[in-house]
Amino acid sequence: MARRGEHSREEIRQMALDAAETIVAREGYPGLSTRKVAAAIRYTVGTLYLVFENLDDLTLQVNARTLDALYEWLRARQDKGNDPEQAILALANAYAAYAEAETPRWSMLFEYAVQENAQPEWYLHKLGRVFGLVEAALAPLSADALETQRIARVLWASVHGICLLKIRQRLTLAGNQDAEAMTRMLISHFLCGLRQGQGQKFSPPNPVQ
Amino acid sequence: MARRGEHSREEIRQMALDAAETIVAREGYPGLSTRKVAAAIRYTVGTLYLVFENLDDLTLQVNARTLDALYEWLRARQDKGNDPEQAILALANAYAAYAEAETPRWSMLFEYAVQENAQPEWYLHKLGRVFGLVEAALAPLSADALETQRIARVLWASVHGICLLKIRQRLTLAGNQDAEAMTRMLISHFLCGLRQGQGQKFSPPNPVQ
DNA sequence: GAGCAAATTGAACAGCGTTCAGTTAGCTTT
DNA sequence: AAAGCTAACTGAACGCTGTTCAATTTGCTC
Repeated sequence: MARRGEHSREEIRQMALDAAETIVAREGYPGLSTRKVAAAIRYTVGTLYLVFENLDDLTLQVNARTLDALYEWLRARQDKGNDPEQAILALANAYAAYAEAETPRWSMLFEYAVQENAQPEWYLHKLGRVFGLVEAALAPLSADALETQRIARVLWASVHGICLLKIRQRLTLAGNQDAEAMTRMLISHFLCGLRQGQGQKFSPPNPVQ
Repeated sequence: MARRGEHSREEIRQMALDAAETIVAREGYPGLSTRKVAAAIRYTVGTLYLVFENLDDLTLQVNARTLDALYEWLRARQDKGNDPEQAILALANAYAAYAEAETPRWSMLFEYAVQENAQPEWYLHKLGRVFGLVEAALAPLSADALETQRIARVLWASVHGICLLKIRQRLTLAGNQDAEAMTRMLISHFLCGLRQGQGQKFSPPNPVQ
């Protein structure tokens, strides 16, 4: 038993988050449990509930850390050149590389949180910060900030979809078709349409059927 | 207790799958449990294990049903016209509509199965059948069948990413930005690049950095 | 040294997946 | 009809889970 007052609440919090990250890295999100975290930091479950609301809360905090790490990872790999396509491609490849390097943490961002409870404001802010990088890279291609945001979301959702496919296939089939080539195809094709269709606005929508 | 011989193994199997679908529709994948399924069909857990290997197996069977339902759903909404872009757009919208209409079932396709165990052959076949619809719609745009397959995967991964974003936002923020417009943007932009870049091949890859 | 309050514990509860010895029910054989 | 057999079915048990909270321990103050 840890001696009383040996660690501050904040210290316990950080220790628990560290331990949770280790467990997730080793066993994935399903392997995360309060008892394991408690044992890892040499406290008991009861103590965890003084520091976190519940396991969902702890999970959210781990995800928040992941978002911070992802943000820094992407920032460190930004292409500062003048070509927007290169910049976006670099960002997409960095994103895919993070998913590859930190698969369990990255997966947990999406495996959790599908509940009906809205994420708190501060969490959405961290998310927005990541999206902001994409918007910044896309900004040179569009004057309208709102349009840039929409485009960024479409493009990033697509990049994310490709990453998902990549990770899934790495787990199931060994036939690892090149995700980087897929991303490159997506972005070059997508930007082609973007450059051509400056006049063609997508808001308000132009119904198809 | 159900009387012995009242239902054949296959009948029990179907009853269990029906019950599981109902539970998932009501409570989502996390709400699915062997005990609930057993109670719903008025048998006990032990019987379930005579019919299914374990809960993972049952889950896979439910997903297989969902894939079949999705395939039929998409087929029923195919655009038989001559314009490939229209056909793909119709398919994408149908996919998004299914995700919307059957969110828990659809989500379960991806929430499960991230394990390291490969999906069985027959399951991958059902998956391939769905992908085949996309490839068929794209076929007029490319002579090379392999290239068509690659393009279909990129495009569909992207459509899926947008669907994910849509469903997530429906669950978190009420600010439901139009997913249909996003899909339309993706497809029209993507196909622009496809039409232009016939000469530009993506295999073998042309490294970027 | 007594008393207090905060920190920490761990047993308890309900639920989970999974197993398997034991019971039951229908059919066959005598 | 009775006995025996076998497949169907049960449900208690095991070890795990998240969560709660009365009870205990600890360091500090008076």
